[in-house]
Amino acid sequence: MSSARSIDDRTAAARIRDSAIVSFGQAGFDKTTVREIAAAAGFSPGLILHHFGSKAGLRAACDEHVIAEFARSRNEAVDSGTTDPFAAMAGIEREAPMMRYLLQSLREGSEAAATLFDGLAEESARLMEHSVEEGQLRPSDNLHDMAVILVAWQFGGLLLQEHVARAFGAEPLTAAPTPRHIRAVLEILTHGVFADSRYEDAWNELETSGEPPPAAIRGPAKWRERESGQSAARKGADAVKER
Amino acid sequence: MSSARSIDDRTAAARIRDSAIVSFGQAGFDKTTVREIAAAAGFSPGLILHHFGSKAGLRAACDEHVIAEFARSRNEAVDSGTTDPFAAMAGIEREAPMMRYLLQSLREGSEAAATLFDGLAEESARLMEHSVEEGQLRPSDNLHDMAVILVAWQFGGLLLQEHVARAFGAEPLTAAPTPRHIRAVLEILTHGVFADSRYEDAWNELETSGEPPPAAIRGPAKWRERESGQSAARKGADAVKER
DNA sequence: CACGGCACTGAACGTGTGTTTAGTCTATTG
DNA sequence: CAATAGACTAAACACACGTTCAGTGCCGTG
Repeated sequence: MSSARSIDDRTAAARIRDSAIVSFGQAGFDKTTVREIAAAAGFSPGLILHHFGSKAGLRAACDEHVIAEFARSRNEAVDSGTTDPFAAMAGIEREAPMMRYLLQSLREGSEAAATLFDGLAEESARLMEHSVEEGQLRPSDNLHDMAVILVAWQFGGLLLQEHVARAFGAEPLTAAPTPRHIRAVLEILTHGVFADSRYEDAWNELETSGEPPPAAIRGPAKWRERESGQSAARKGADAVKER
Repeated sequence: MSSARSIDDRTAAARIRDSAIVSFGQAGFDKTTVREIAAAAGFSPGLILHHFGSKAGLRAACDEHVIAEFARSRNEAVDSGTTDPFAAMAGIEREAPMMRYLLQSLREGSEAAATLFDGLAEESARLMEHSVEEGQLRPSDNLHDMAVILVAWQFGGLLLQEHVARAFGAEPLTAAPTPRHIRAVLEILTHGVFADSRYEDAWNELETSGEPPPAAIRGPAKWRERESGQSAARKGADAVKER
């Protein structure tokens, strides 16, 4: 209720909320107990319920705060002339609990995560349009869709950070991508992975041929048009005649 | 569904295990109760403990079974001449609980997930090498690293499927990617997103200049070399001193 | 000063959960 | 046929968790 922004913000409620963001971000909502949060904040468990009504209420407060903070940070970056919201996000990314909190939310499928995802996708799309005009990105008809995919991939990669880091021989705790990681991403985003546009062409042909593609390609296609160009080719071709 | 050791496999323990795979895959390990699994399998909760010792033991059994089943499926595909393991995986993907189970494991960070991830990355790398020889994929020095990234992106996209589907206006329950999804992925993997190779070049220069890059690029770079070509430019270029 | 509201605490309550235990039923074996 | 082992169940146990409750001290207000 009494959630003033700056000076008033160090109230017990605020400290509880901040502790909760840290704990939720580390262990997730379910595995974090009210008692843990209370202890970390230096209060009794009862006070949490007194201020937030329930554990779910506390989460709602955390969601609201984190989302607002993110929006503020991004707006601030835009206003200050830095037209790159990712830089702003990156600024917090380092060790800030908010990033962990949002990643956990994304992992657990909370409402805040959906809000964040949609907002970021939208923003990425706008940013990409701008970058196209400046000649830094390839023009495309599907810029918005590509932004969605790229945001999903990016967050997905962060969610699986542990495994990626292991594959690249980095310590699991490190948040920073390794040079090998960066190089691989750069290469994919610069040149793609396919040798030519045969798969894209095949797909276009499929689409323009009037045949509704989802039935033929459905789930499996998701796997096939991926790095296994081989099967993508075979599938795209076979799908026309067979079935 | 039916298995190699078909007759012996329909024991109560096996049915419990299968029910557990379904339940764990839908709701996750923590939110699934032993009683639910028992009820779904048609037995009493006590029997689960009798056979598997504990809920964790049941999970271990599920992990082992799913991983073995995946390996079997992949080997079978290889032996039968289909050199594409993703096709095999795709075959199960549709509605099979195993895929959900593994995705949940990946989400929760179980050991089985790590095994699966590493195995798939390895296999993807081999497959990509083969595809390069056949002229379907671009040659590259970083094929293995790229495979890791692509596998991570793919799984990450599946983990965030809900949000991606929402962005593409599909029902959340559908596992199949929409045509818009496929098209966007194809475009990225065919052409990349950057207009030219300036970012890649900048990065290469950075690396060959002897300067250890991690300090300069660290966490934030993860965001910057991504779709926001703009900031990637600014970052990579400023370091080398560009406009 | 008396008083009422407020932040806050400590202990208890109720519930859901994994697990244990005692026991029944079935079937295989000597 | 008797006995033993294992599959299986019903009930209870133990514990952790979110939540409730009855207070206690503190501060501003009449």
